[in-house]
Amino acid sequence: MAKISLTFPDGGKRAFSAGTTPSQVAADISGPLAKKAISATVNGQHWDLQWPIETDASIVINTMQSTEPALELIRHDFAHVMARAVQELWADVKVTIGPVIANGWYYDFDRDAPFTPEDLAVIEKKMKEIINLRDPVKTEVWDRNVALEYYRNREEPYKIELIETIPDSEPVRMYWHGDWQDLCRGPHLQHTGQLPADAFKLVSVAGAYWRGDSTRQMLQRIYGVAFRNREDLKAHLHMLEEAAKRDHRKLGKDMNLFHFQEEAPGRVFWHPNGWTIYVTLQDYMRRQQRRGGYVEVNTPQVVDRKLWVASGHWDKYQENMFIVEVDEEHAREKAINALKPMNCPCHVQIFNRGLKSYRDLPLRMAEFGSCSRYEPSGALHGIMRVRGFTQDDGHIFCREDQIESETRIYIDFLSGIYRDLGFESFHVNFADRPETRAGSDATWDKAEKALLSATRAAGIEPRLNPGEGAFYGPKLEFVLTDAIGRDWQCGTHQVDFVLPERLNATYVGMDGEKHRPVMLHRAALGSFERFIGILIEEHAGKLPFWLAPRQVVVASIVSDADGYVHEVAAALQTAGVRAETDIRNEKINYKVREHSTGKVPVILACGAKEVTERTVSIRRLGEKRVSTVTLEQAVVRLGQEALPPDLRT
RNA sequence: GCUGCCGUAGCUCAGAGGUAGAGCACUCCCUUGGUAAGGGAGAGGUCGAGAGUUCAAAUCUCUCCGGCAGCACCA
Repeated sequence: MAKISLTFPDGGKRAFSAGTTPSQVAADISGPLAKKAISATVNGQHWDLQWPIETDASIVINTMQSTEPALELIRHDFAHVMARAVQELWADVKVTIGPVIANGWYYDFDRDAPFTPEDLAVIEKKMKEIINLRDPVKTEVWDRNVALEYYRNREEPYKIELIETIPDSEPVRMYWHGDWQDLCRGPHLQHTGQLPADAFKLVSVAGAYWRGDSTRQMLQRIYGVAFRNREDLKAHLHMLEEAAKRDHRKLGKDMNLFHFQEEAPGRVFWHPNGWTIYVTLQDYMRRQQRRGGYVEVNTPQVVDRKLWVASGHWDKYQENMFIVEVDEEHAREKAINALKPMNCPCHVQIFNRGLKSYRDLPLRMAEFGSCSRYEPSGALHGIMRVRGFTQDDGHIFCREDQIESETRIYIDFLSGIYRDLGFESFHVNFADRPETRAGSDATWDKAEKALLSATRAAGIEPRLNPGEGAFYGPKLEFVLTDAIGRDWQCGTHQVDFVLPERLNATYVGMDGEKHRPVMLHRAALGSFERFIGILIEEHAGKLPFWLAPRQVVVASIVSDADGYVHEVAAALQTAGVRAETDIRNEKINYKVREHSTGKVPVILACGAKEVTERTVSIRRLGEKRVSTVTLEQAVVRLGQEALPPDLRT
């Protein structure tokens, strides 16, 4: 019999017969290990204990202590156990797929009536029973036709479709959890008893399209979360509660920042507090753009369809545009206009006015461009996804050989902004050529190379997002990670060869001939609405002092201090601080509580002592400590803190 | 847009065929209190909109509108 050599993590090598399974290897090492084993890692691949090893390989036997493999197996086996539970409870339910996702798994079922929350409880109970059975897991590779025949007999059309998509080079593998059988790539645990019965929870049920295709059958998806132990599950559920607490929609209400109403779905009514944040951020961005060599422009909200036809957007996005027509009875002439869904074509119109020379390039043009897009109702989400929004939009018209340097300059520009706004780290995705695209391969080669080397020159290694570029050019996506680990794509930087062509933008080159400029589309924040939503959630409403809509409340402790309170507030206002007074007939405890829940960063309390000594007692949000300083000190210090980061000395 | 759930006072929610409820917020009165809720009184509602069933609808049915979760979408 042929021999193979297996290398263990400690470097030791041993000979085994070809076809030995990790299960046998584990048993060979020690009995307890064989019992504890959940899977193996063979040559870096996650391997089922039952799969034979046919060649020389490195091998690691995994147990529940092996974090990554354990989580993957647990979640995957939970998916199977859940599907088994569902089919045992309701025999007519058809199974589809059940992959592992972040924190858990889901399984899609075809069933006439949707699952109810009560059903979830019943399923959970059934799953625990199955776990207690400690049913063995078994696997076999089946002949493709046998598998197809099996599922035809069982009337499982989705499984048949799945088998048909498995490439001929791959085996058709079956798994059993007890008597329950499922088509699956594996690997899996040894028996259902290895699942931690107290570390999972079925969390929600929702509709989902078969194969993610909105033209196909809608299935019922059940989501579950699972961890290695109860503590991890509890920590996860706690994190979800924390995330819900910092939801910008809730804080937007609590802090009186904005509201929505039926008459304008997906459009923000900014209240004074929210608008203060918005304007402060916009002022900051305007200063950055000036410093970055941009000229600021403004273009029309309502633009004739002709321009969108010329730019190509009408063809592709007509259904998502707000069409503006004048009431026919009153219209003198008939024109079909659209609210602008983007600013780029308008910026080209400005570029096209007056003959441009190569000396004018690169031309950096910026606009706080208000756009309207008819987003599907189900896509709307607070101020994060709206139908009316304002981009910190910009377009750089340049020569092809300037793409790289402009990209480099832009990455520095954006890094500084993210740093100022409190996001120390971000990562960059590089989206390269999609299958259907405009422009020659040679041009794409050059553009992709320019983006890549500019990003690397900035000391960033981008993550590849293959084939996800726009049809008109490759792009960089800048992704922030927030305080609780969620990723948000904000900034973008895209090369565009197409629009200058379609809208006939030209410049006169050194040779006296007309040339086509390249356009770089870029935004740092993305949109003010979305970015403010991210800021609110990042800081759980406790915005940095310079961005906080209400910075200081000067509160009286006794009514004899009312006059002094006004004097303090006025001095702060003169120093550029957003200060307000609270001389209501309430106890200081009450005022402190109210302004703390209102996320006001600084409360200055004034009683008889402060009036006499001309001091204030400072209490900062989240701190119990109170310190007393002179009025002059407070004004200087808070005045300095109120300055945006780029204006501080 | 699709599947499911939800819409009652400014906010958070209870009420599930028989005259609309609570807490907080709001107004007034008492209280001048030293760092996260002092006490009392009062006011506040076409129960998302429309239609239907019924002697009677916040409650049951249908249609719209809006929101939430997920899916699909995101120039």
